[in-house]
Amino acid sequence: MRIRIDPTLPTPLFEQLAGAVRSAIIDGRVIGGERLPAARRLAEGLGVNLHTVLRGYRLLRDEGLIELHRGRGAVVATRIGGHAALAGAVHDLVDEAKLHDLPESALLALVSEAYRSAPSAPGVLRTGPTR
Amino acid sequence: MRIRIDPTLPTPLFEQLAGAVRSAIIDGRVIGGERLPAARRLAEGLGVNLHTVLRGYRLLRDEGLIELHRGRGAVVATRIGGHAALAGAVHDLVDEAKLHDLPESALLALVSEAYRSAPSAPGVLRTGPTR
DNA sequence: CGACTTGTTCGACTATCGATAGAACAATAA
DNA sequence: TTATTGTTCTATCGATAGTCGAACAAGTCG
Repeated sequence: MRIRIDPTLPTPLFEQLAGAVRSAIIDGRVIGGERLPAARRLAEGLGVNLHTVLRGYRLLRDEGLIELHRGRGAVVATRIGGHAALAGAVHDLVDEAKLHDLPESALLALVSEAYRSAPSAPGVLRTGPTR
Repeated sequence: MRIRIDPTLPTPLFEQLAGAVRSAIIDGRVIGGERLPAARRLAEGLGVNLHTVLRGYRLLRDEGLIELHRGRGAVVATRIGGHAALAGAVHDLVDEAKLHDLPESALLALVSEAYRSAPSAPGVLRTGPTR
């Protein structure tokens, strides 16, 4: 998995990192159980601080995409499979938005608002960070 | 159009304001050509600063949803019609995300990444703020 | 056990952002 | 003209975000 970080972008480094890994997971390019690079090694390789990498990892953990264990490192969650339907829905939405010439920020705001005012998935115990 | 502002939420006030108006426009609850409240009056009514309201309006203008003119006020853009398909796509995506128990932040990041790495709409001259 | 690896926690610093404020300005409406 | 309305500029203040250094604790492995 190739990870690219650009310090000149307005997007925070830890978010860029998490975004790269997240996409790889959703697209199925990394399988459940696969181990990610150790934070310290990745940090050195990318030229960023240890905490920056760990913050990205922690973000993915809070999203339920990976697991973190001391001494064992970061591992992709096993329950994660290829979310083809999800990836498709994302693609469709982006197409529709660009058709209407709607900017990214507006699209994100719409999704955010819809997410908050929609009922949660049935039969699911919501736990962990709600933010 | 009812607008609610909650200073205790982490979401910035100007974003809350813009979000409320944006949803109303996309959902078709306000029609193209309709005039929005004057910034000074709305600010006083909501108990916020004039600049805060104007920032929200400016955001919507940059998104192409409204028009701003001195002395004339803020008016919903006429080219705006029923974005039923868009609203539907948003709804579908949120459903799919909740089905996979994917948090809001992760969903937004996915959409953002997809938006940036997707080709622009054909035959459309992109202008204005790119951010 | 003992050495090593790896994530965790505490604390701190700096830059940016959000909100407010006041004042003057320019275009439009009545 | 007079009143209205958005625009621009400058400035201040507090809170939040992003990055970083050092010490710590849980786990792995020979």
